[in-house]
Amino acid sequence: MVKISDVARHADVSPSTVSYVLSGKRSISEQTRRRVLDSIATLGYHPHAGAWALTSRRSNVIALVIPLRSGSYVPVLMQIATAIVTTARGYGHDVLLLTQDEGATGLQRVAGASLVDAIIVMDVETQDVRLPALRRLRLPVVLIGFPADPAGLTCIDLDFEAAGKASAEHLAAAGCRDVALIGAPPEVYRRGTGFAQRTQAGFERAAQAQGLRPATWPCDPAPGAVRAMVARLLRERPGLDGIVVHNESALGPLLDAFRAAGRRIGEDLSVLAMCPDDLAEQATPPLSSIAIPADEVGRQAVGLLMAKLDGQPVPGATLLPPQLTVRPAPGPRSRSAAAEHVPDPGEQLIRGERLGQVAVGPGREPA
Amino acid sequence: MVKISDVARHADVSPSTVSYVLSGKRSISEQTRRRVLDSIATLGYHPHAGAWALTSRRSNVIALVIPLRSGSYVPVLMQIATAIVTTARGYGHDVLLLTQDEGATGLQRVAGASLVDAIIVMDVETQDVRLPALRRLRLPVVLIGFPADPAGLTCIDLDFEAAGKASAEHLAAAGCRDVALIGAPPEVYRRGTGFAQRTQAGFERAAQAQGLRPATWPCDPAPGAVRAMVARLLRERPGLDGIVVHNESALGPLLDAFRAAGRRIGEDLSVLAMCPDDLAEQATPPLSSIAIPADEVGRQAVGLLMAKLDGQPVPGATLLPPQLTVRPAPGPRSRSAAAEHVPDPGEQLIRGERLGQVAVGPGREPA
DNA sequence: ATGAAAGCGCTAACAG
DNA sequence: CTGTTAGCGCTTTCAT
Repeated sequence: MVKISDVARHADVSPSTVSYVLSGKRSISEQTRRRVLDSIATLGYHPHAGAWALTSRRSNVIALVIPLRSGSYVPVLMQIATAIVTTARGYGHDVLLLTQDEGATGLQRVAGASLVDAIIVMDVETQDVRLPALRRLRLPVVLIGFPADPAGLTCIDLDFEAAGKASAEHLAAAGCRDVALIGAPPEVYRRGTGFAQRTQAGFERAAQAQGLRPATWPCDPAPGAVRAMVARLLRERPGLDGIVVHNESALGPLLDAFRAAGRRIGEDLSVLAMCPDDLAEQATPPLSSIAIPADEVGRQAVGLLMAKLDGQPVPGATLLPPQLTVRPAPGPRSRSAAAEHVPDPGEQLIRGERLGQVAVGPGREPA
Repeated sequence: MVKISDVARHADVSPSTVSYVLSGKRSISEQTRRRVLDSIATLGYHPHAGAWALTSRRSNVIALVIPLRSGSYVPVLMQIATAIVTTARGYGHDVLLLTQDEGATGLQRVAGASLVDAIIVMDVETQDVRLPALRRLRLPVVLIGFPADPAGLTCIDLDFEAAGKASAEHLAAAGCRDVALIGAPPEVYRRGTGFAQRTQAGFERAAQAQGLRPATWPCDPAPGAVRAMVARLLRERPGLDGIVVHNESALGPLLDAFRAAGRRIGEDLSVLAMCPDDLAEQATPPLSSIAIPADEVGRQAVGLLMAKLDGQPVPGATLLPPQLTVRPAPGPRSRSAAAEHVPDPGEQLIRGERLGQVAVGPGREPA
């Protein structure tokens, strides 16, 4: 293993000079700078992470806690995680992966050992058992998702309530009267994962304000269960003319089931999906959708964390505005109908563009 | 931050005694042992990871490199990653997450900095650019997937060739004559991700040996593309009576497309899926399948790594045997047909049980 | 069975 | 502008 003293000897300077060349914390003659940098390159020197952490009291590692059995769609989780790793690397940090089942103890462990400088927790639940521990930790923490009481914590997520509201208004503008939100599996609602309930609240409130008749139906994604649910739904609400699907895994089976029940998607039944854009684009027919801005969530979570590490103040809550993309069905009838529709200013509809964001903290620039 | 000298003072012993209590590297009187352990608990002491790594020359962290745009189905990747983290924790190690785009440089970096003790690389490609760097590293490395030339490397994966073979033999036993392997998107074959080609080789060889007429069709999972592909496939092979689907995302759309083309799944057309069990179970109708043993891959990858860290010899190649689960369609015709089928001994069919594994190294037990 | 002390690789005062 | 030196928290000889 090549160490700083090796570099120093090779460049014929003292170890501290090498250190200062690397940190830039004092001025070095261009001459020696070059010599040192050359030696570093030829020897392939990397500062020992442990030694560095010991002296500088910073590990340059952040922890990322990922959920195990989550209500969230796995590809979105993965996309957020990837964005977090990529962004963190841009700030010179690595990412340590922890699973939810390590619980509060695991957080204490990595924090107590100074293994990590800060923590991001994905998929916090309304009454998360880790909340007290998270509040007690003296490390910067950012939560993706909102607990029931976010006081004293820094949280970020899509504004699901606004997304629910935008969904209802979209269906209303499309002329629907009798609408349903088809959501996550029942256990997700039971477990109290906040995003499901917040979507529901936003959707039902806005639907009622628009004079619509809303309902929320949890949905198990197994095709059999989907068919059964659709049958019951149509029995109870034969006049159903619009749905919002907030359940990626169930999307395909749902469309099939409604079609099997004689509903023509985009004609008898307006469908708005809350899902990644590629899923909505590839659906048959392509569906209007509200995307989960996974990359943005990851990027901003890291940005908030870095700001906190720098001691900068950050907002307690960051809600990313929903982004609704209208995808008119290709058929002649619906296409013209969509083209004729003039968006109401209060409607929060956008086509491809992004709405400005809410409450973003200062945030250091990535390296 | 509470350190070892704090514990020592609190327990009225020397720091070295505390260290020895923790490491168990010399005998301690039961008396002081208790006192020290008590002090540790009441003070909430955790050894400083950096300091520990500095002295012991071990970070107790392993790196996990995950693919970004991979041919693999994301939930399976996630399941492997989760199994790796859980297993590594059992051995007292944490997991540092790296993305594929860090490339060889990233590996050099974490290895050179002694940030990690060992590395697992997921989804290696046939001609992976990182292979030379991986060979040069003096850290233990385990690859999930097989490059074209695995010499000098430790690799583990499902035995895709055996899986292809078992698939062909399953279709033959079901009475098929004209069969196709419907695989990953074309770019995966082009990029040379080994598992796709190995499945193809095993499938086509075995099919021919069984007197079947095989073909392999890459498949883009977008429903439109799937329908187009199925149309072409049926035009070219109107007598098609059996398929193997090795493309999780395309599975639903494929079944729909074949049904739309008038084929009755499990009657006119035998379908075998290579996918997680839950997907095959929830399909309509439930499909016989070969599962990717994601948990087992993760567990054994870590086992191999830990054995190498201990200096134990490990096999260069570990191929996990495919596990075929037969799921008779619920209809009376197919159910009885399946029940009548007596498995041929050479057929590699199993129902629920697991085949013994191949070439597994010694492997230390988890803590 | 326990302590004292050296040293792991690095940074940051202190000294020029 | 550069070198010397004292720790950072821990493990591990060497003593006893």
